[in-house]
Amino acid sequence: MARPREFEPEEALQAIKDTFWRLGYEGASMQEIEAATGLKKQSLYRLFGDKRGMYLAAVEHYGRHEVTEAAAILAQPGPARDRIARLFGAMIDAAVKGGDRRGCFLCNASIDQAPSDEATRKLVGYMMNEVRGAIEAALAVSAPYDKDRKAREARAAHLMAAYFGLRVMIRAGMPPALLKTAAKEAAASV
Amino acid sequence: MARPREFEPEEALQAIKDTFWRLGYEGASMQEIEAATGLKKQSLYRLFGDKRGMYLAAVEHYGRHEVTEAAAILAQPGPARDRIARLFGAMIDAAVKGGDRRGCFLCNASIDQAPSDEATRKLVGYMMNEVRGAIEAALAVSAPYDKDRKAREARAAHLMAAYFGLRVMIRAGMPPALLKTAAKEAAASV
DNA sequence: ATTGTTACGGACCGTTCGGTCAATAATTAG
DNA sequence: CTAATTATTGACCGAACGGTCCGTAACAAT
Repeated sequence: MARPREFEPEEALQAIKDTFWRLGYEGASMQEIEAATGLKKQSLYRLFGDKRGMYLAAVEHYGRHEVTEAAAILAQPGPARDRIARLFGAMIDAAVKGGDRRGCFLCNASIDQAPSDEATRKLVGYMMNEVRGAIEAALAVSAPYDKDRKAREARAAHLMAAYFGLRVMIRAGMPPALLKTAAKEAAASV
Repeated sequence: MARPREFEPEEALQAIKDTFWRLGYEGASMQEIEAATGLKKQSLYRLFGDKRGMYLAAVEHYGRHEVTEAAAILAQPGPARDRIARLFGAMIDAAVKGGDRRGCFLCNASIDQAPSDEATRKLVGYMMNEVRGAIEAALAVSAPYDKDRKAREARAAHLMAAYFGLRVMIRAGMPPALLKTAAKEAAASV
């Protein structure tokens, strides 16, 4: 029983996520966030408490959407190598064809907030493990990974590193040819 | 003919680099830099112009020292696989035994400054290529990479991604076991 | 229609930011 | 010794920061 809000919290959160993703925690001023969401500070503060609350909510949103989407790609049918190739291929396409050079929000958060903020570190750690699990599951559909747990875990850890590294290189502005080469080699090594 | 400075610019720059490395560009306030160097603002501004000048000088310093050191590890005698293993091993040791969770300054700079600052982007791009070149050179000492340029370049690009990714994971606070597994697998795949 | 509650909008707050100024100290060239 | 030059220091600056307050508007319950 009160005045209803005039915006959709989910849309606002999406805009907040995009802003932090592009600019980082400190780089995203409240002014930017107001502009991105079309909302006034007060509405944002009432909904999220403070700036850090917005950031953590943004990271969670990333987990619910982007991470989930990556896991979905890995869960599509086909042998392990194809699944990994699709994951890396989608990433490269988004960067090269789509011009998306934002990188991986988890990596960005790891670098600019994880060292100083425990909540971020925990959240990011949890989500990175989700990625790892999804990669392991994709590997597990093909030999020799289906029967060799050690090999599967090791390969997944390695691929996870290559995946994150590539996304850093994407944000760094590395040339498409190099990105494609690295992605192909990652998939071919499975 | 004038009053001589009372500090060593190289030492100051090292302290500045460490500060930016730990805290990032925006996270490192001038106050923090003053404390780290033991110098007053004015001395720093006279030497570097402005904060961005300090940052770029810090990135260059990283190139002259840390990147060069990594290249030196890769240039030590032995077959390609051993060279790569030493590179990854040194990184993991520093993180796990040495407690150095700062990650790779090039990666950090890629994420927090490269997208918005062209000078940083160019500098980081140049240095990342140095890393790539050093990895290629290390691969080139062993078969099949010695005679297969394509394979060498592809493998180097992939290993570079894995290397950077691992350093992001180090900064993210991932557990030592996972880091070690990923590093071993990276070296074993050569 | 009145009351209680929540949302909105914008003025406002203290703090911290990067950066500058001006006074003083230390040196060298002549 | 004097003049010229540079280094050091701490006070100082306007702007932007994250965050809050408060008057007004819009709803639900009674």
